[in-house]
Amino acid sequence: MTYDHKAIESKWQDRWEAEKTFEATEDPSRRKFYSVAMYPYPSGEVHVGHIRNYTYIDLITRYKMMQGYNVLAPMGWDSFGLPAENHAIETGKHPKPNVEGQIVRMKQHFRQLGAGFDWTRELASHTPEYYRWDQWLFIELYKRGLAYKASAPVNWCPKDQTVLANEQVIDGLCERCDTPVERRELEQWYLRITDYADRLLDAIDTLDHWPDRVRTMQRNWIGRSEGATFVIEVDGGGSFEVFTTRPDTIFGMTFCVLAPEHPLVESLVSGAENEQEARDYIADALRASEVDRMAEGGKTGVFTGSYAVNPVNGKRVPIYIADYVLMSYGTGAIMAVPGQDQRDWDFAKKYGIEIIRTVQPPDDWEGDAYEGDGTTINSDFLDGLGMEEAKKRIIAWFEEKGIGEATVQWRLRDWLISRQRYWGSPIPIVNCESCGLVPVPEEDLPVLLPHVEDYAPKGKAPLAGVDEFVNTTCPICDEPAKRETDTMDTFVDSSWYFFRYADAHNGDAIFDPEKAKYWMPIDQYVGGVEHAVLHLLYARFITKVLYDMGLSPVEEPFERMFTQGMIVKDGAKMSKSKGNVVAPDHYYENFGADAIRIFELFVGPPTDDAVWNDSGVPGAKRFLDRVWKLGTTGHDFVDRPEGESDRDLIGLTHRTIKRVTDDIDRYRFNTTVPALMTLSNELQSYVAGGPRKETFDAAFDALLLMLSPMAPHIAHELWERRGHGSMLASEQWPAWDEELAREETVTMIVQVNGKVRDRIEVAADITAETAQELALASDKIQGWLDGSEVTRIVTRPPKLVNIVLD
RNA sequence: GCGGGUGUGGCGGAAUUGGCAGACGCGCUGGCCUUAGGAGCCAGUGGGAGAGAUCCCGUGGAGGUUCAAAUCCUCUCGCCCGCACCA
Repeated sequence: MTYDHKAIESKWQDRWEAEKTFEATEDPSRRKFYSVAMYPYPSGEVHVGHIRNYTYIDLITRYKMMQGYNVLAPMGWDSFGLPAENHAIETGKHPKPNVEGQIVRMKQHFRQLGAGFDWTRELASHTPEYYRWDQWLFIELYKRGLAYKASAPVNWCPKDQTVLANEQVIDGLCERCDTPVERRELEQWYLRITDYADRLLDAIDTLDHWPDRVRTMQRNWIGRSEGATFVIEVDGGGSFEVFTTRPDTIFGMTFCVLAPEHPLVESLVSGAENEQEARDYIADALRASEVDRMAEGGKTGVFTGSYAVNPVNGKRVPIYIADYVLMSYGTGAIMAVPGQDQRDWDFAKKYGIEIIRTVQPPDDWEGDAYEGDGTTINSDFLDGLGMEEAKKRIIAWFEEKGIGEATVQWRLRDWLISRQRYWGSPIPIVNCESCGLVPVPEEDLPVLLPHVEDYAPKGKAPLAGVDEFVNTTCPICDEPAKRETDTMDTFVDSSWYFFRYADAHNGDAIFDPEKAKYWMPIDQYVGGVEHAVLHLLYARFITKVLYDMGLSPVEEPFERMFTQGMIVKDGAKMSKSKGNVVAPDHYYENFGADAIRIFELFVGPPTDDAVWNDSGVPGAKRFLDRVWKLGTTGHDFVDRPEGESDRDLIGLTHRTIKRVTDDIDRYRFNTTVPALMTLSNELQSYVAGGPRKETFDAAFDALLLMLSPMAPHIAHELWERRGHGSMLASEQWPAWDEELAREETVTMIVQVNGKVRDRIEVAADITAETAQELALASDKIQGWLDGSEVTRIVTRPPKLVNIVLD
């Protein structure tokens, strides 16, 4: 027996639409709940792996609605950017109609899944109504000094023909196409996220409802290190600054190293004995990508011919140029202390440089450099101090001499947002020969992205070839001027879209702060862990900026963050290139959305990756078929007083409500389904043995209420067929009664020396004395005691009695 | 190297947080039923011994704490993820 899932599912999808079940309005008299799934790229087709997080967000949405919250669950489209553009290039269709076609298809798919979203707030980042506010935000950032243009070495992807942010380079490869990234010196636009480094780092401690993994990743990414910066003089003139986290080891400095890009290098090398050798080394280093530099294996460098003077003792030490020192971190120059730093040790060994230990290693130390804490030695006035004390002392000395101070360094770099690609929001800046960089006035926004037929990447911005776009007049002096032709990183669009949902159609402002005040922060955010340091960091940054502008009511946008695992097949993430994609069509056709949803919930812990199993959805359908049968076939009800079987079923029902409620609250969605299966199985045996109508109704209605956020179509249909007047979605989530949930009898286990030897059915409120008496009275237990002396009896009524023999 | 996670039947995974290991489902085995289906029903399904009641072993490995350990502690091995010549 199987129910007609197709008819039922489309019926209820129509009903939810017609009755605006998921449309939300601000209502200060009600508690709000704002639940958001990361808005998707509308490119490529939906597969069973994508369905998982929409099943989760929909479960949460429906559950919270039943708990009486005013729930907002909007949906939109991350429709600008490389994925959409590359997809367009592949298919030979212009990105705009391409993206818009995909949006229609995906929206249809969300309907088919039964996902409850408020479509009145739908937004898409490629529309001028949306990206106008991207541009507005950019100009606000520019006015506050948080957006700037600078020339610097950048990551260049030769395949995608554009620059990339640091966050988009994975192991030296482009995160989108796995092409090794090259280094180029280019003038680019940056957002000054480093100004917010300390606030972004400190607030991580307050994100109690985020996964530890994501918090750790963000902490590492921001990467704060405390140390000191001080000046080192070059013997013969000149000086440079170094940053170190171990100023306490300064007496062990036996050489210094400058990055090949360091500004002092030119003057040191010029006229040096080995000038040609040095110049060759520098040229090689500059050409190599950072990956190549690391791949070298073993450190390389070249002597400059110059010496630095150690400020603490006047000792002359050689200055090297080596590519293991990066210009982009610290000051691009280091004091090298081989005794306490393994990298410096390796270098010193290779070039025959002296090694002085300034920290006493442990007696059993057999390694090279000793990087741990210990007593300071060979260090004059620092001798005998521990590491922390020595650091304080030497920093005080720097300050006294006026050559240095305590400083903090960050790993985080500014966010490079310009892209030499077509499909993005144009950067709203005009270059005027006399006025310089001029923001486009607010009333002239948006700067429309022109329709371009040939948008294939060529290494420079496609918009640069569109004369009528480029040529404009300066908003200040009205003279001819040229527009910026780069577009913005799509991560700019996605760093504030969740504010726009609160006021999606506002034509006069980015959003009304009053509306944001009602909905923000997002109570539940759901998305993939791949955004742990990209989107989630950028969104936190922009939220803090909006907060400082007085627009956001909160400093942190995401109260609870949930990262769902992927669906894998054949040991790999589903992807077209791997050829392991499972399309859901067959499952919708034969088993229905509810069965797919039940399986996706059941498949495993939500945060873990899960393996796709072709038999899983049919298995889930079998469960739903049994529920259907229970709800639609006539039972031989008996008119009789309540008995033991009734009390058992009622007890199980209340325990199930408690369990499922608790599991959902703790995101243990995978264990909610078995709890309902167990209740359904019990109901099945109950109706076979002379059921009472009242008991059945109470248990079955509770089952439907709990099933409704998971398998909403079948639950709604059965609810209606059972004659309830209201729509299930507007019912209250069931409550449990502690009294009824309590079991009357429990199986007490009796152990002898910790091994289970008997099980006795006892009253739940049994006393310790009775439990012991019953245990000792058992024939089985007596057999095990066999005259041995009982040394101790541990009693935990009503669960267990453990009899300990000598 | 640093940081985070994880290891339980043929498979996905449960275990109320120290108290019956393997819930629930998939798969498999046997049986029943049938207008033969991707159906339904019944029984079984960690390994070993036994006709059986039952017994022994068992949560990557080795120790430990405890009346009692998948769970806590120490060491160790494997796998996954993040960061990484970051001074």
